[in-house]
This record gives sequence, C-alpha cells and structure tokens, in this order.
Amino acid sequence: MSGRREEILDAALAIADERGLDAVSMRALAERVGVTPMALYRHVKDKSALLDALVGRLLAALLPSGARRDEPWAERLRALARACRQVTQRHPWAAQLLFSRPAVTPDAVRAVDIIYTALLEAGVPESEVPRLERLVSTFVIGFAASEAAGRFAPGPLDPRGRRGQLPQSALPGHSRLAPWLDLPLDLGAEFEADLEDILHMVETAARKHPRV
Amino acid sequence: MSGRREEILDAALAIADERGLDAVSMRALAERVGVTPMALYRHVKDKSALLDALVGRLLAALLPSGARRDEPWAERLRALARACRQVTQRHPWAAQLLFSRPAVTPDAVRAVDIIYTALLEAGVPESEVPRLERLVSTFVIGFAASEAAGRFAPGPLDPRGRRGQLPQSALPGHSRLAPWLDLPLDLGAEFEADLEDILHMVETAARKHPRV
DNA sequence: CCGTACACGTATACACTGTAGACCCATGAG
DNA sequence: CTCATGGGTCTACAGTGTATACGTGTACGG
Repeated sequence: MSGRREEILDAALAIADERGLDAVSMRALAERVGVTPMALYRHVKDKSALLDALVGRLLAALLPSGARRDEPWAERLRALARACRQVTQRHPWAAQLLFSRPAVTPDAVRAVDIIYTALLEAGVPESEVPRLERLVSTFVIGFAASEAAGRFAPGPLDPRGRRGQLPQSALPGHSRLAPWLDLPLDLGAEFEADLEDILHMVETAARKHPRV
Repeated sequence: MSGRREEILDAALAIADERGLDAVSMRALAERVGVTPMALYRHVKDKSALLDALVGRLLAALLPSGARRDEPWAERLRALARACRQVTQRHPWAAQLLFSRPAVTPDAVRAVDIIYTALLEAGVPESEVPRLERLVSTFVIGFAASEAAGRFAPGPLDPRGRRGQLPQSALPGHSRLAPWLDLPLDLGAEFEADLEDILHMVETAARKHPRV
C-alpha cells in the first residue's frame, strides 16, 4: 500500500508551506521526492487530484476538534471553526482550494456531519439544518480565505490613502467612520465576535420553530 | 486616451465568459485583439494587473444597484448582495478573484461605502460597523464563490452515494436528515433566506447598543 | 528453475504559459 | 529636418502539465 503516495503528499505540503502553492509544480515535487516528474503519475492521477488529496489531508487534521461529543453544541462549532481558521493560517495556500470542490472526501463529509449534529442539538428544525450548515461553513471558510488571501489586509494603500482616491463627499460612510477605520484590526478578536453573532443567529433560528 | 485598453479588457472578458478564466492567456487575448502578444504590455502592466482591471470593471457594473439612496437600508443591502451574486453567476470565473485582493480600486471602495452607510442608517454603533461590513461582504462573496465554484453542487457523487462511503453510524446527522438532503436545492431561495437571517443579525446588533 | 506479468521509474517530446529585450516605424513637435 | 515617443513586431527563455514509449527489478505460477 505504497507509503510512496504519502511521501509525495508530504513533500507537496512541505513545498507549499515553504514557497507557496504556485511552487508546487510536478517537476519541483519530483525533484524533492528524488524521482523523475513522470514517476509521480504512477501514484497520483493528476495535478488537480494531487491538490484534492492535499486538502483532504488538511481536513482530516481539522476533524478531531469538533468531535468531542461531551461538550455543548456551541462549543463544538466554535472549536471546529477555530480549527479551520488555524489551518488556513498555517497553510495560507489551502484557503482558495477549500472553495473549489464540494465535500466529497470521507473526512469532509464527516466535518459536515459534525455541523449537522451540532445544529440539530441546538434545536434547529430539520428542514433548516442543511441551509444553516452551508451558511455557517460558507462564512467560516470565507473568513479564513479572506484572511489568507489578504482581503482584510491594508493592501498597497493604507486606509487614509485609499479614501483619498475619491472626494470625501463620495464616501460619506468612510468619512464618518474615519476614527475607527484607522485603528489596527485584531482579526482574532473579530473572528470570535463574528462567531458569537452567527451562533446567536442559530439560536434564534432554533427558537423560531420551537420543535424538539 | 487609448480606447485600446478598453478594447483589450472587453476581449479578455469575452474570452473568460466563453471558455473560462484559464483560457485568458496573453497569446489568446492578443490574437483576439488582432495583435502580437507583446503589444498588450503597452496597455497593461502585467497579467495580474489585467485581472485586477477585469474585476474592477465588474465591480463598477455592480455599483448602481446599492446606490439608490431613497430606498430603506435593508433593501439597498439586498440589492447590492443580489447584484454581486448575479455578477458571479454571469461570470463564474470572477468569484475566485474577488477573494484575492482587498478593496483598493475606487469602485470597490465605493461599494464598501454603500454598506457602511446602510449599516449606519440601520443604527449599528460606529465601532461595530467595520466588522459587520466585513462579515456581510465575506458571506455574500463566499456564497457567490461557492456557488460559482460548485461547492454547493452535488459533485461526482449524489448525496446518497456520498453518505455510502462511510458506515451510517459514523454520520448520525446525515442519516437523520436524509429526507431533506435528497431534495433538490434552490440556491436562489436559499440566498434570500440567508440574507434575511443576516439582516436580522444586523438589526439585533443595532438594538444591542441603542445609540442614534 | 523459467517465463511472465506487473509495479515502478525514466527519457523524450509536445503544446502550452508569461514576459524580457531588441528592433521598427509612423506621427507630431521644435 | 531632426528627434522623441507611443504603439507594434520578432525572437528567445525559462517555466508548466502530461502523453507516449521504453526500461527494469521483483514476485509468482507452472
């Protein structure tokens, strides 16, 4: 059962961590494994299949966080969400991949199931659980991806400069919020606050249809 | 002022719509414009700059939806969100780009300002507005990207088959939700429902600190 | 022991990609 | 007339993923 495939995935992960996802080329990967590029294709169907396998591995690492069935549902969801963010912080390249394919690998399905059972335990009516699962996971992955891709980062211009591109009359919101916008932002705290708001939303969804 | 650049962007957008983002190569683009690949570099710094310009153009098209200042704030947010989803439905390739770079182009800043003013009008305390703007936009973009990338699609396996990979004892949530999971999902309706939940969340955030 | 099948690896080649550098030429200004 | 400049071309380089054909060691059935 060829540990060779695992070795290849290890190498790919290492390269991605060290020099970014773009640096994971079949040639570079082959060299790292000490083999010819074409040899990789004996163990991996495609490059895209290789990337899928990579995210599968990360998802597996993320799983145990939400599986502790003794804790209350909200805490399990928090743990899963935090683990997800942690993964994309450690492996920024993974964020964009999380959006590409649906949850097809066994581990991904398991992660979805953790959210399902948490929502059920929260009292969300069964008909609403799938939608809320997608809402929650979309937000969590979206936040992680935004952070990893730098969408929340100041970018080439600082807030002041960004506003300066336009007459301040065109940006009433920005000019009124100016003092708050210049503050450095603590994404960790923001993530926690967002989580609380979302969990609160789940609770009201459960209260609206008082079943169970 | 060289309409040539606009002509290039038009061609790039056309190629992306017809054959996907990957088909937008400098060579293909050049051929479409009727020119040599290297000629493009007189009008566009980079390929990445070209892509940035493309999303800028889409964002500009999306702007007017939320700018109608006569409507109530919730309706303006709904309009902006729907327009965003509409854009990524018409141009699925754009979704992944929306996550890459922060809102630096003037049009993007304008879009953020629309959300700012809507949240302020809703009564959200100023200190909370920037966070909630990121929360809302993260979800909307995340939903659009998920839909465009097929994360919500059934994928290679239908729900039944996906569950079959694992013993149903490992997936208590799936087995309990089975009847709902086999239903075909209407993403349009789901998006609307999600929007309502999120707007409700904004309202409670506004009520919590009854300022203004 | 022999032959054969198979897993694994290699070598070569093809069709792409983005883009650096040198050159060319028409147009308009001084 | 001269000269600069904006736009365009050609060539070339260093990459990319991967199809195809070919080798080779190891295991196993006869």
